[in-house]
Amino acid sequence: MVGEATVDEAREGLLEELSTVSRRYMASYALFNQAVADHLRLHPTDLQCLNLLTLESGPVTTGRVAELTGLTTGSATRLVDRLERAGYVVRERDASDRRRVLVTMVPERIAEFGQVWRRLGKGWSALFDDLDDSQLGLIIDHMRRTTEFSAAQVARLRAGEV
Amino acid sequence: MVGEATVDEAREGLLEELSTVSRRYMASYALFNQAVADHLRLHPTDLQCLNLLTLESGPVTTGRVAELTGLTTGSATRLVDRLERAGYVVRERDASDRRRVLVTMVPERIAEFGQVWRRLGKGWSALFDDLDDSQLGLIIDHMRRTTEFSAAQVARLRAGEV
DNA sequence: GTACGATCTCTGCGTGGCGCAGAGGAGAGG
DNA sequence: CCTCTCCTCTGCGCCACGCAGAGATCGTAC
Repeated sequence: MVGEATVDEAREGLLEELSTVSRRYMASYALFNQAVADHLRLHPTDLQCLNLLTLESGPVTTGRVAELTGLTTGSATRLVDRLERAGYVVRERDASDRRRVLVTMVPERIAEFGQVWRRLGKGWSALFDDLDDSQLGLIIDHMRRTTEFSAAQVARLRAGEV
Repeated sequence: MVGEATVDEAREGLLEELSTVSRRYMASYALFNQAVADHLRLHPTDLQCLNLLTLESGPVTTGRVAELTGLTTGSATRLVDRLERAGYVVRERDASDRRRVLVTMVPERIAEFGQVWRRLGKGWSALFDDLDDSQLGLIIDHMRRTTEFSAAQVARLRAGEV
């Protein structure tokens, strides 16, 4: 019993530590994103959006941009305005449904900050040098599950359940 | 040689996957933070700040708030204004150096959204049930190192080094 | 074909967070 | 006492955002 208790306590301690570290981790990303955005003379939201667009397969609608970023459709329109003015994306009406507007990334322009990303990511992969593949897989899996969990919690919050 | 090549490719694939998953992970946090902020009728920045304050040991100065959030000192002043008006923190001049203003959290008020956090975190710890302590430690360690790396990159970016 | 409701995007407006630059007040050294 | 520096606050302008309604297009029923 004593043994189990101490094991649980150790476990609690680890989870507590993880909670703390997670928050610092997130905070550091916010600062990082801000710094990169400043460097590229972009609004943080705009950079975040470009980031998300690179994760999508093919063009997306303005409405989808709103979903991805959590903005209203009106604000998404303005966001696409800025990105288009800056030359990162182009608008084109969907031929099959002319109400919709497809946002397509401009490869050359995206490649530009791909360069910045790569330079910044130089030391990043070194962080994993002493990890084997299974450990890498563990981290990937954890992030994936956390992302799903987070999305579910967001849905609950928006539904006003919590 | 062929063997090594495929191993490297597998490794590349894992890192590529991690890169993708990381970005989704970060994006989901941004949405989560936004959703929680909406729920608490707070600005995302304000919530983020409170989050960071709970990670600090004891009161912090307004200047420190600026550092933590990445805002200018002027905006940090306004941020503390909002938090104070909402009752989450109190200001008091530092007795030993009367130029400085110490920002102290109001425990009762913080406890309130501690409740929300706990309810949302209910299923969170379940994400780790099938992980043993060493695996947990691995994730903690990874986050810690990434946080440090990120801070270094931010410093480089701000210094204009890229 | 027409009418009607639903869906998608855009636009005018007001609010408010943010950076910037300078003011005000407090400490440190000559 | 003077100056130099440091910390915080304030006035100002900019612009991202939400909101609500307009405009355009699609689907469906008649």
